[in-house]
Amino acid sequence: MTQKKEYLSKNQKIVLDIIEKSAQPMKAYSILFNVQKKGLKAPPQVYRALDKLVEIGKIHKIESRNAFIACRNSACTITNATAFSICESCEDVKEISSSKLSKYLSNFQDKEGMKFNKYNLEFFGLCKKCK
Amino acid sequence: MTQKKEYLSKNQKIVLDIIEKSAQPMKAYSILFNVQKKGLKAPPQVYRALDKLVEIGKIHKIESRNAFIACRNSACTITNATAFSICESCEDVKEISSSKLSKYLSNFQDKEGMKFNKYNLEFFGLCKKCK
DNA sequence: TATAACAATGTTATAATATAACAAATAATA
DNA sequence: TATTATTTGTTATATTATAACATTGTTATA
Repeated sequence: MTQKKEYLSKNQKIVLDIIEKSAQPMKAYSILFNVQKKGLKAPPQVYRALDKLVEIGKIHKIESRNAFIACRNSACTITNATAFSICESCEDVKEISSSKLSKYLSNFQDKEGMKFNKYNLEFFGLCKKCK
Repeated sequence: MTQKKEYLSKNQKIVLDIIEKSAQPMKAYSILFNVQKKGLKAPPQVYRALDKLVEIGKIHKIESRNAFIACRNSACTITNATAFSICESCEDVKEISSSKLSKYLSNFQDKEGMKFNKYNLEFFGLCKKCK
C-alpha cells in the first residue's frame, strides 16, 4: 500500500530528500534553487515531483503558505487527513497527530449527514517562543 | 464590533457585491474582470479590497482553491474560525456553521497544551449530486 | 475652518506560484 | 522483444499576488 522511498523515481527522491532535511515547510522555488546542483533545472520537474509526493502522502502542502512539509506521521500517509499548527509570528509549522482529533473530524457530519474522510485543518496562533 | 456594509469603502463595496452575488467562490482575476465596468482596472485595487474584506470577516478565502466566498455566518465574522466542505468533482463549496464543531476546535489542545481560536478547515469529498 | 493624520485610490511594473504542451528517455509488463 | 506506461527534459506561458509611489478622500479635532 504505502509507497516506500525506494520506489520513488530519481527526481522524486531528490525533492523529498531536500524537504525532509528541512525542519520547516519549503516553497517550490526554494526547492528548485536547492536541487539545481542535482540537475533539476525547471519548475515542472519540481512541481511534478511535489504532486506525486503529495499524492502518496510523503509530504503535505500547507495551503495557506504555499509550502511543502515532510510527513512524519505514518498514519496520514494514505488518508490525506491532515492538521497543522502555524505560528503567525515565526511561521513555525508543526503537524498535529492526534487520533482523537482525526476520529472526530472523520466522523463529523454536516447538516445533510455527509461525512468526509479527507480534510485539511490549519490552526493559527503564536507558538511558545513567540508568546 | 462587526463592521457593516455601509462603512465599507467604494471599492470594497463593489468587490463584496460581486462576491455576494456568486453562489460559489470567485477567483481574484475573475472578480477583476467583473468589476472593470465599475472602473476598477488593476489587480491591486481588487486585492486590497479582498484583504480588507477577509480581515473584517465579510468574505473568506478558500485556501486550497485560491478563491473567495462571501460569509453567510454572522458568528465567524470576527473569529476567523472557518470550516468548508468542498466537492472535488463540481467544486461546490459550502461554509459549515456548526457550533459543536467550532467549540471542539476552539477547545482543542495540541501536545504542548496550546489552544487556537483561529483556524481554517477544509473538508473534501463528493457532494450529493456528484455521488 | 484649517490642518494633521490616516485610509483609500489609481497606476505601472514586477514578483511569486503554477501549468500546458510536446519530444525524448527510461522502466515495467505482456 | 514489443508494448505500454511513467518519468524526464525543455520552452513557453498562465495564474496569483505584491511593491512602490503619487494622489485623493475622509475623519477628527485643534
